[in-house]
Amino acid sequence: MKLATWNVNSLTVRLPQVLHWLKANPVDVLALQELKLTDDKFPTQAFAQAGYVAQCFGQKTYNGVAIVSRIPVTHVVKNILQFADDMARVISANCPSDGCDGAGIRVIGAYFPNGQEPGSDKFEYKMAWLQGLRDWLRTELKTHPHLVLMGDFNITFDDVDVWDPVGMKDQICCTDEERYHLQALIALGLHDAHRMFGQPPKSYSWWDYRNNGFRRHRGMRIDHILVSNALKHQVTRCWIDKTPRQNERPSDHAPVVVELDLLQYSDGQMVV
DNA sequence: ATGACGGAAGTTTTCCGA
Repeated sequence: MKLATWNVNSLTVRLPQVLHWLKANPVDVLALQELKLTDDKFPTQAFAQAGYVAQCFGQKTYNGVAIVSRIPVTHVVKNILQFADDMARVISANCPSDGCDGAGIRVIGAYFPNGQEPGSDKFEYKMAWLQGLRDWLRTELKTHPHLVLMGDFNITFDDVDVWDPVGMKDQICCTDEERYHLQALIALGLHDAHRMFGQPPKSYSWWDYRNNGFRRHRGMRIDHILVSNALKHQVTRCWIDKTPRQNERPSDHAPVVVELDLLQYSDGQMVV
């Protein structure tokens, strides 16, 4: 089973690229962020022709997330329970790995707040949102031990994830406060799939449009796929696909992909 | 250089992203 996450920075603009990418990379589940469209504008038909169904949690102009899958998902939840938020940032669903009934995995696709600048109102919102996410995830992990949290986290784990850690020190996505919250998510029993494997140097998932950031390898790794304890030993591969960043009119983010071997046993239980 | 590049709203300029 393959799952991927991609911040597309406007699905309206990027739809042809997403469909092209899915054809070359027929993943089972794709979490999309920054759709920048309302549910009624979601291109359901185009995805259906590509063999995918979608659950959309859209919003006008900003944010907006979706889960696109080959097999329909169930038990869809939008945003963080018990955290009041007027922005469309999170969508969760049960994703079967095949057509069988029963066990699958819980997938959460998320677009974390940017935060703009430490000390700003938006940064305070980001901190409150991260706390709300963690409180909710603690119980979600008990209900759904086989869980994947993926999306645009807008947080780097450490300086390896940053092209210029000196210049970016204490800047947004790189502050100790944000990284503390990210580690607190890890402490709930999640694992960064990317770091389970040897990765190329300068493995980034986002590059600034300005100053030829991509061509000069000036980026950050802020898009992540975290897997729960019960799925840890099923992760067989994880990679960042930089090829769409070389398209004309690309998103500033690249897709991140994870491969799970779900025909294995985990903690004595069949995962499927 | 409170900038650049790109998207959205919507009309000429501003907000936002990271």
